[in-house]
Parts: sequence; C-alpha cells; structure tokens
Amino acid sequence: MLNATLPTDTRHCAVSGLPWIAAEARGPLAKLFENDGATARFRANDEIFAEEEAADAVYRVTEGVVRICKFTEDGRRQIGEFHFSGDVFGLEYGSRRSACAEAVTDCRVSIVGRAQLLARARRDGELANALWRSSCDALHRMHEQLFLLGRANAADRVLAFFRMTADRLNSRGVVEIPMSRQDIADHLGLNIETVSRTITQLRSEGAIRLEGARRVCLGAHDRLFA
Amino acid sequence: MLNATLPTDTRHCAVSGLPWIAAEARGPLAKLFENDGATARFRANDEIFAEEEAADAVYRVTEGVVRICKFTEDGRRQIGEFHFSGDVFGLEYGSRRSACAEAVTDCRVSIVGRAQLLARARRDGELANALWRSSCDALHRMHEQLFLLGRANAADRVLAFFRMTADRLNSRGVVEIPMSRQDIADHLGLNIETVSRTITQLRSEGAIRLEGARRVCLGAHDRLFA
DNA sequence: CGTACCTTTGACATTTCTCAAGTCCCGTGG
DNA sequence: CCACGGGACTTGAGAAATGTCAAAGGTACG
Repeated sequence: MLNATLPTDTRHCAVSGLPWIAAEARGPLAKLFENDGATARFRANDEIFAEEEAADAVYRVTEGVVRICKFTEDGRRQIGEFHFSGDVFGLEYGSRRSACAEAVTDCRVSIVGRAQLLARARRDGELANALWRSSCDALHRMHEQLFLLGRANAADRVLAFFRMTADRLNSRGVVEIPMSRQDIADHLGLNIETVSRTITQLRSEGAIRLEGARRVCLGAHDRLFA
Repeated sequence: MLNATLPTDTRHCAVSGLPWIAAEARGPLAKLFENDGATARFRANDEIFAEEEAADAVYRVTEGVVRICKFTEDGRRQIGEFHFSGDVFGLEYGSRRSACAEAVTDCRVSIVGRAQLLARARRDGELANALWRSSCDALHRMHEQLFLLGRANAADRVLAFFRMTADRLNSRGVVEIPMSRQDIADHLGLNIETVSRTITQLRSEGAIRLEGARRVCLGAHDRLFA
C-alpha cells in the first residue's frame, strides 16, 4: 500500500522535523573515493584512528558502521556520532584528530590522503562545495544531537535514536540496530541500565516492539504512514 | 611576571585541552564583511533571524554577543552556541534556518548576502577555504559541547562554560559574563536554579570568586600560570 | 554443554528538577 | 535623596529522573 507518488528524497529529520540534507551518493566526493581511494577493512571494535593522531587521511564508509568518540581519563566515553555507508568522516581542519574512530560492526572503508583531497578541492569548485556540504551536514546532525542531550528525557532520546538510525539505514518499520546498548548509552548521554530500562518501558507502552535485542519495530506514528 | 616568550596563539580549549583553532581575524571572510557588509544593530534579546526563515544572509558579529537557539512547542529552549566578536554565523548549506539567532547583549553585526558570498567562494579558493574552516571550527566547538552535555555533571559544565567564555572573550582571571543565568542554563542543559546553586557551591569550594552576579574570577588553576 | 558477553532487572543512592518564596540590584519617579 | 517596582538571582523543600552496584537471564559460539 505504498503510495507510488511519494517524494522519496524529501524525508524529514526524526528529531527536528526539518528536511534531511540527503547523503551525497554520486557526487564528486564519492567519485574521488571510488576512483582513488585505498580500501581497508576493520573488525568490529577495531580502532580506525586515535585521538591526537596526525589527521592525514580522510575516510568514507563503504560498508558497516563507524563511531566517533572521545574518552575521559576515568574511562567515560562520549560517542559524538555514528557514520553509515556513504558517509565521509575523519576530515578535519586542524592537523590532529580531535576524536577517535572505531568500527561498530565489521566494516570496509575507503581512504584518501588529506593533502590530496584538499589540493583537488582547491582546483575543483564542485569538490570544495561537496566538502563544505559534508561539514554542514555534520553540523546539522550535531545540532539535533545537542538538543537531545540538553533537553530530552531518556525516552525521547532513545526513541529519537531509533528513528534516526532507521532513517540513516533507510529502514521502514523494522530496524536492525547495529550498535550495542553501551554504544547507544554513550551516544545519548545515559548509562546502559537506563537505556535498557527505557527500551523496556517503551515496549510496554507499545511505542516500539522488539524482535530480539537488536531488532526494533517502530510504531505506527511513523510519519511515512501518517 | 608574564613570560615574554609565551606563544600567544597556541591557547588550548578549556574542555578538551586541544589547541583552539583561533578565530580568523583578518582573513578573506573578515575582509569581505568589512568591505561589502551592511551594518545592523540589535538591542539585547532582539531576534536576528527566526527558525525556518529563508537563510539568504550571512552574519558576522562586530560587537556584542549572539545566541543560536531552538525551541520546543512547550517552550523549552536549547542554546546551541554563543557567537562573539569576529565570529561568522548564519551560514547554512540548506536554504532555511535550522535555528534562530538572538542578541544576548546590544550588538552590532555585519551582513552579506548568501548568494554573493557563495558566488565569490566559487571563484576564490581562499574564501572557500575560510568558509569551510568556519564550519569546522563550529563543528569542533560543538563536539566539546556534546561531550559536556553527555558526560559532565552540573559543576563541570558550569566551570567549563566559564573557562570557555573567558577564552572567547580573551579574559584572564576576571571574566565579565555577558549572558543571564537562564542563557547559561539553556546552553548547558540545566535549569536556572541548578546553575545558580552550582555557582554558589563552586564559590564556597573556592573554585571561583564572584564580584556581583555577572563577574567571575577563575581560580589559580588557570593554565596560563600553571 | 559450558563459557563469555550482552542485556535485563532490582534495590537503593544521588543528582537534578519543580514549585514556591525570598533577596538583591538597579533604574524610575516622587 | 529615598521609596518603589521589576527583573534577575538565590535558596529551600520535596518530587522525579537517572545513576550505581549487584545479580540474574539470554544468546551465540566454541
């Protein structure tokens, strides 16, 4: 019963309701990575790069999910964002990594040199534009996240997280959540027990349904079917 | 007793300890605003632009402080960031404002058209680079903020906020905080009473000293004198 | 079939929020 | 010069949300 005239590229952000700036699929950045990128594979939980390391490469997720995180001395972790297939990450203005990147799942990434990328961008206005856009996308998502951490309770955070993950994975209805409860907790600024309890509560309220711990069915309030 | 050989432009972020990417003072962006910008003035608490409005202009703070914020239907507010003299704000990839901007203090801003700015950037690699850098700066600060909201308690948030404000205002020792307790609360994801109580507690612990509600003396752990 | 890890649940501690009064400060007008 | 009013800030008491520590289920994989 899907409406065939549904405008598929005007999806809206689950949190703000603003239109998503859709991930660039076949732009100049994607092409550069596909033509000139070196491929690397990582197992789940491998470190891709570390905080403070030289930031001399830029990455694009080909397959899998990557997390960007920071640690405190006492072991607390904050996951700034997750990157999905097609996302560019690890591009920084400064020369040192301001956070580390780790594989959430087994994944494949494409790598190009930072200097090479920037040199090209200097000659190629389209590419420069794509670079800037990529930063703006990130900034936009970060703003949503900030709002969530600053103003939302546990239930709203978890629900927004599931919706965001569904959006980013292009899932409808049932989402296979690739990250652990601990990852979710460290992304939402909660602890693992609170995340677990909140999920239980959402389930008992009928807001979501679970099929195993990692498979979530979002409720009928999904805006595509509203 | 200031060390004369102190490298003045390698200040470090109060939260992460990473070097700040110092605000561009005389770069191509600044020049563009100074040559071609229209000047506007706003009184404290005036709205500069609203969420969802067309994003057809870009701003640079000449004098005063500006806040970028989002609201929920039920009136809660999240201040994403504050902009100080020299900061560029209101530059978005999309065509609609994703947040609103308001004057914290009386302030003066310089305005250029978005289309004009982008057209120039397309021809001028230096300018394009400055644009990108400006987004990266914002992204970097946002990451720090995310960490704060996700993982820090009230005392750490408030302290980090004072340090950040001191840095951005180039204050040493005594900082004149330009924003109200409510602004601080909405930036730190706390409520106003918690901010107030936390300040009282920090004062009683000797971590800070107050001279009136808005003037804060940061303790001797200030890294410049470490 | 046992082990290891991830997830859930329970009981209690702690932090932060809410609501309700105060207090302080500053500009205005008598 | 002083009283007044209003906004900003502070404080208090109790409620609610979240965190902590401990232990019990579940599930996958050898």
